[in-house]
Amino acid sequence: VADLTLEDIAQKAGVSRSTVSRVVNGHQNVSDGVRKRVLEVIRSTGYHPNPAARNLASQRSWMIGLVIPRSVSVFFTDPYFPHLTQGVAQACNQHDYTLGLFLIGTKEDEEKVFPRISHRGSLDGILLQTGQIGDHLIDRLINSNMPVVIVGRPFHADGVSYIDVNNTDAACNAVSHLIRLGYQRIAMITGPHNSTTSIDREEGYHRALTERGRRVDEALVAEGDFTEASGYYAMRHLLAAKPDAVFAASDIMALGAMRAAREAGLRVPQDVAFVGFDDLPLANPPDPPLTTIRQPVYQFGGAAVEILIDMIDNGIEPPRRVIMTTELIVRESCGASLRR
Amino acid sequence: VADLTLEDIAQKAGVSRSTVSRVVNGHQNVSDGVRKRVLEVIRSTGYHPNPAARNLASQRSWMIGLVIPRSVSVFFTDPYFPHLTQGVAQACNQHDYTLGLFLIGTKEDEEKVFPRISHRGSLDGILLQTGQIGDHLIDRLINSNMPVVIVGRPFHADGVSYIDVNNTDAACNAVSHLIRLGYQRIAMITGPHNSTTSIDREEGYHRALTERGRRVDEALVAEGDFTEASGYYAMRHLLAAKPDAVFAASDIMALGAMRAAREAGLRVPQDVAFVGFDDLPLANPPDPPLTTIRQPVYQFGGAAVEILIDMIDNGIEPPRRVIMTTELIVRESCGASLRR
DNA sequence: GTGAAAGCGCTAACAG
DNA sequence: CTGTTAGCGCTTTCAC
Repeated sequence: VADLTLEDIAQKAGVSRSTVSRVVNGHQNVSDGVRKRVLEVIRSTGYHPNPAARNLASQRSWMIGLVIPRSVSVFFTDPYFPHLTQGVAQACNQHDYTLGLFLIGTKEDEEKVFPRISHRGSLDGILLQTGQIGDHLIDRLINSNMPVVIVGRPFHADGVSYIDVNNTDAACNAVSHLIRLGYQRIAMITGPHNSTTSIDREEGYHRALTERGRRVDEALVAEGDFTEASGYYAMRHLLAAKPDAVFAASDIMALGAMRAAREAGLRVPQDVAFVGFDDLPLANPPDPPLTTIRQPVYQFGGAAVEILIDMIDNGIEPPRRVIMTTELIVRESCGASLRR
Repeated sequence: VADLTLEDIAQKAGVSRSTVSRVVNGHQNVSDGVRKRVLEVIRSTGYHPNPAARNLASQRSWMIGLVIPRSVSVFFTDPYFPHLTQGVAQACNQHDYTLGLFLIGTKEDEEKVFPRISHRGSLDGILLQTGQIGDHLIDRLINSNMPVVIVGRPFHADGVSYIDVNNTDAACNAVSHLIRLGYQRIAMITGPHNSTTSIDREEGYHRALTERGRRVDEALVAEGDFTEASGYYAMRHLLAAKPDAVFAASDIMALGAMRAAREAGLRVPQDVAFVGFDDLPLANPPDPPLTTIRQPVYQFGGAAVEILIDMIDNGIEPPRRVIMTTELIVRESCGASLRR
């Protein structure tokens, strides 16, 4: 089945290449009769334009890159990435873009991948999941004057478009909820301190406490890295400070922390309450169900793709910021039903 | 920063386009002096060849498509997909291929995506995750004479290359283990009956039982769909038949089943033992740790990519089959430590 | 409305 | 070893 070309279709339809091209691309200026005839030939022959040729001539690749750096182990277990990926994939489909996936685990990966993504001609635009201090991949990409949308607030936000939730408000909300329930020693398990996400959530924790005239006790703050194991160890560490409630910067860490609490003979939520962050469906649902902040990760994907396509179509111009909304989901782990 | 072309480099280096092309593509037949000079110009200018042009001229896209159909909900929660994806991504990186990700949730998605993947020129080859009866996407793809490698045994295996484990042997192994431990009423939670994976594992279950002269009791077999919830409900159903051990066709289903068992007041493994399948790291590790069959999902990715590249380079010819090895991992949930 | 013609930037024979 | 010469299949002015 030798592949057909525009030329072949043109011949069969008795028109010129240009006309077929117009029909294929849905341009105006084609009479209904001709359009119909051409369309029929295309349908009956099963013709599809050659993407490489189209890309070369139009200087567009119709491909969006999703770049996920530094995530080897987390990508495996955190439901965040599959959700984001799925959201992006779905949106790409809808807009007739192809999704290129670039997982960058090591510096070498980055060097290998960079030329392939930094260049217009292979990609029309880039979605970059990040939010790490000193993540100079962002700068490199911005300098390459590719349209780029960051998922998560970048540390240097000047001139870049990004999409995020208001992590500070959301975290503040979560902690305020615990305060309202009457907890006195509210601990926090943060993410890595070089992640903007974690920084913002920690700020929310501080704000909630100070707004109510409370003091932040550093003994009640422990750092994790968004893995279950890190939540577990952070909690073991926190146990000495005897928290009666814990706000974890992610659900997964909250689960690890709950495991540590139980191991220490504490009941959840009677002896220690938990609130997490994310509210993504987990492979095995926790018991008790987790009170948490819901963020629309799947929707991030769609929204990010739309911003990006807009930048691709209309030039980069002023950076866009989209802040999506979060929601406190009250379940058992915070003890709300017991305390009210 | 107007992008440079081969021509520009040729001029600056005082050679012809072809020579630069040869250098870029690492061909022989270039004198060391010239090569060095050209390389230097390329380095100093930061030149990168235009992929679209290269693709058009060479009739290669240097892109591999990973196609995952019918997986909307499972993709979210089952660690299988992130692992596979990561393995494929890593391998693509290594071999200088770009990875295109195509998630197909609905029939409409399929129609939209198909033209983009079935055509040489957008993709050099396809990796298709599947194994469903009547999955006619396989046939369509095979007919499009694209190089295709299936991940998982396809139902009609004639003429297609695929990579899989021996699910039958592995399942037989798992169940034999339970038999050796002395369990009398060994149940199975299967996957959907239209999945080859599940069919094979069920066959292994049957074989293990009949090999030991046991009869298969249909009351001890329940169907799930690889989700936690389905494991839970399957187990609730099985409880009536009072199994003393359960082999689940996936870890996630085993976890759901364990949840149901506990809810019914049964202890694991004292009252009912469990063996799963997969052994992929989970966001929140189960308690007790799961005895399971380990399959090298991450490695599937690498192996599949290598077969595919071989097919791309050397033509499709005879279909390849790669069967990777599995391993029984004995932990607590099967009660081995109690019974021995 | 439609066609002719000039590329898009690169690869790959083919000469020399 | 190197340069010349055709394309790859499509888009897009520019005439008519």
